[in-house]
This record gives sequence, C-alpha cells and structure tokens, in this order.
Amino acid sequence: MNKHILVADDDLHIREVISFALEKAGMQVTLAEDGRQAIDYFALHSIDLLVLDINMPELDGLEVCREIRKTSDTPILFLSSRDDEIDRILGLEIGGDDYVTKPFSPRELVARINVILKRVVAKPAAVMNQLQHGKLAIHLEQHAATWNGLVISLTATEFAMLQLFVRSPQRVFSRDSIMTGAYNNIYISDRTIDSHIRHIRQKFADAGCDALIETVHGVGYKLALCQ
Amino acid sequence: MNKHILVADDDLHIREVISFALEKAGMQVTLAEDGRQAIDYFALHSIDLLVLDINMPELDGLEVCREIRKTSDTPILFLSSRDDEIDRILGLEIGGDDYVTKPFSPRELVARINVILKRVVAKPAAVMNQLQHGKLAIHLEQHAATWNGLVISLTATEFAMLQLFVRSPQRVFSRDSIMTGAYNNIYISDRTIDSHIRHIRQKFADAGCDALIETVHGVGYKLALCQ
DNA sequence: TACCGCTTTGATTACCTATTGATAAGCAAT
DNA sequence: ATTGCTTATCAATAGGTAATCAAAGCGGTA
Repeated sequence: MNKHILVADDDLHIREVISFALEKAGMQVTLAEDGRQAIDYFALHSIDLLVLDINMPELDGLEVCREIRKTSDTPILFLSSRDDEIDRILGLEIGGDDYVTKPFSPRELVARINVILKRVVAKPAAVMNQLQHGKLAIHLEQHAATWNGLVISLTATEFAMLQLFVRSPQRVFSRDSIMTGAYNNIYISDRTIDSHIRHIRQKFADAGCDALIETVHGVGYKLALCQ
Repeated sequence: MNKHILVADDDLHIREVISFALEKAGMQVTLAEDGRQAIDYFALHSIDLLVLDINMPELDGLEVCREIRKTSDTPILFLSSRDDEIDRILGLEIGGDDYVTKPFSPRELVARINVILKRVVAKPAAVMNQLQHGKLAIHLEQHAATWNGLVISLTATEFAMLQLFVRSPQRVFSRDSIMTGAYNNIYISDRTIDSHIRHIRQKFADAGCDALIETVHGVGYKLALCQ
C-alpha cells in the first residue's frame, strides 16, 4: 500500500532532504542522480509518482517527462528553481501534474504528492449531459435546447425530432425515417412532419438562427452546418 | 453551500488537474471541452464561477466572456499561457475577475477562486445544512423552505418533492421519476403529483413567488431559474 | 370516538399540442 | 413557360394533457 516515488535531482542535498521527508511520510523512495537513470529505472519498476527536477545536466526534467509520457500516465511533479523555467509544465506537450518551486518546504512537497496520489483513485468528473452541434446544444435532462446560449423552448415532439437530427448531424432524414426515429413508427401524415419542421425553424429564427434545418428537395431534411 | 464551477479548457490533462483540485476543495465542477459547450451549459445551469482558458480553438475564452457578460455578472477567472495576453484581459472591456498564468499550481487556483467567491458573497460559514437556489432555500434540519427570507411551511411530501427539484435545478422530472425520487417508488396516481405541485405553487405564490415550478407539457415539471 | 390535517383520487374544466387538409409557393425537367 | 411534383404555410379540429376542486381515505392525537 505504501507508494513508490522516484525522485530525480542532480543535487545531493536536495535528494537527501526529499528522501527523508517522503520516507517519514511512509513512502518508498528511489533516488536518481540524473534523467537517464530515472528513465531507465522507471522502465523496469512500477512507480506511483515521479518527482523531477527540471534543471538537470544532459537530460532535463522536461525531456524525461516527454519520454515517460510516451508510454505512461504516471503522475509527475516538477521541481524548478526559477519561475521562468516552468513553461508549459502543466500544459499539453509535457503533461505534468503539479510543480513546486525551490526553495520548498518538505512538508509542502509531501502534501502535494499526497494530493496527486489521491487523484488517481478519484472519481471522474461529472459528464456534461448535452449534445452539441456548433452553436446548437440539446440539453437532455432539461429537455431544452439552446442556440448560442439562448434558451429555446420546444414541445416534446419538436424536441424528439431535433434530437434525432443532432445525433446524426450530416445525415438526411426522409419523413419516414423521422417517423421511425422520433416517433415510435406510428404513421402520420407528411404534413405533420412539415408542420413540426416549420415550428422548429420559427423558434430558432426568433433566436436569430436562420437555416438551422435544410430542405433536401425530394428526399427530406437535414441539419445545416450552423456554425 | 458548495459552489458550482464551470471549467472550459481544451486540454484534457488540465481539465483533470483542475477538476480534482476544485472537487477536493468542496466545489461542484462541470467540465467543458470548448467555449461553445460552456456558453450553452451556462445558459441552463446556475453557475457560481467560470474558469476559462483563453487559448481555445474556435471560440476562445475572451469571446466566451464577452458572450456571458451580455446577460450575467457571474465571476470569471481566466487561464492564460503567456503574460502578454494578460494586459488586455484585466484592462479592457472584457470583464474578467482574475487570471492565472500557466503553468499554475492547483492550490493557487483554488485560493484565487475562493477569494473571488468570498468577494461576491461575504457570508458566515455557520449554517451548513441548506440547499440554495436563487432566492429559494431548503433548510434540511428545520424541514422548511424559505423564499427571499420568508418562511414557507411545507408538508412532508411537499418538502420531499421540492428537495428533489432543488437538487437538480432546471432538470425536468417526469411524474414517474418524481415517484421514484421523492417517494420510495410507491405507485400513486398522477393526479396526486399534480395536487402536490398545486399546493407547493400556491404556498409560494402566497409568498410572492410566481413561477417557481414550470410545467413541461407532455414531460413533467421542473424548477425555474427563478433568480 | 371524534377531530384534524395531510394525502390521495376521480371528475370536471381549461388549456395546449398534434395533426391534417386546403392552398400557395417553390423546384426541376421538359 | 409549362407541367407535375414537392414543400411551405395556415387555420381549424381532434386528441391529449394539466389545473382545479371536492370528497374520500388515512393516521395521528386529544
């Protein structure tokens, strides 16, 4: 259960301080003197978290991170000496999880490591329950649509039809397939479909959106690009 | 109560880092992958604060802010990658409340968010057990509701139903889901639900609150925005 | 037991939506 | 331009849903 932390720093004193603090916090610590050692050790051991100094000769922390990230999502915490060094640590290319600037308090380092480690087992954040198509959004739970942030109230049937369109944005729906998809295959007149289309168009036009639904002559209707 | 934060960033890793940090700080977090999603989500949910990445494809954070500001004063905190972007943000017409430059420490972000939130509502941390939605408050321990400070006495069933609504504002509840959520899945007539809705509406109307619960024809009922 | 307040329900009315046919407008090929 | 077909529009109707109310059922209390 006690976590295995791999620490890479070229400064012996720092290594000692960190090692002492982490072991005191019940973690298993492995120390690397440079990036090369860290990468090699990582390849053959199961590590729960890496602590990487950015400023190391030869292979610096960022490069180590890049290398690690090719094969692993193991959390990485960076140590940096100056603020300007830490460009994009938390950003896209690198993929760090947090950073600490030197000088740091060992206690803070431990605290931050614990935070990151807890995250691994934490629940994923709530998923946004909406379908998106350009400026159009379908809010399933709220049973409502928005266009460019404007709420557009739809009746149950209109909502079902629009939802059908958004779920297959580029597809052309014949009136028959609308009957099957938005209703339960009940037969209704083609005029009924037209009528609902008209109402939907009207409501969106009122919100400033012309041309949400396009007519494909002789075939049916489809959702426009509507960006 | 626990605040609802909407975070928009196109970088998955950043979203994860932020989401974890904020949830750990007791906030409710919703993640958006782009500005469009954020705007549309915002339209139908009560959000206490937005975190917007400035650098997003399509609709960037500044544009999102501009859009939001047309209708709302909800605090906005920007994430920016470069310092030179920041001058414009704070100075000009945009209307952001703070900014954080990447890379940032999650802890710093939380701290700044808390500062902003406290500025908006300087409230004592005493009363914990209540749900809030605009002027409506559900006092769980007292088993009572208040609207705009006025106490509204509710029966047990009415209280259970209203609580269900407040826990998911703007969500549409079918009569069935009300039975499941507010009762214990016991079958009762649809008229019973109507009746309780009527009583709740009546009591709030007496307190000066019309349109607390909206009817979604053919679907069910939902709590109005009601700010 | 009788009372009282809350819950439940059926009946009635009011309201809203869906549907449709008629008519006008639009499109495409001759 | 004409013709034949497809789509748009509209208003009226049918059908379904919600609001309201009164009365009955239920459970606790005096």
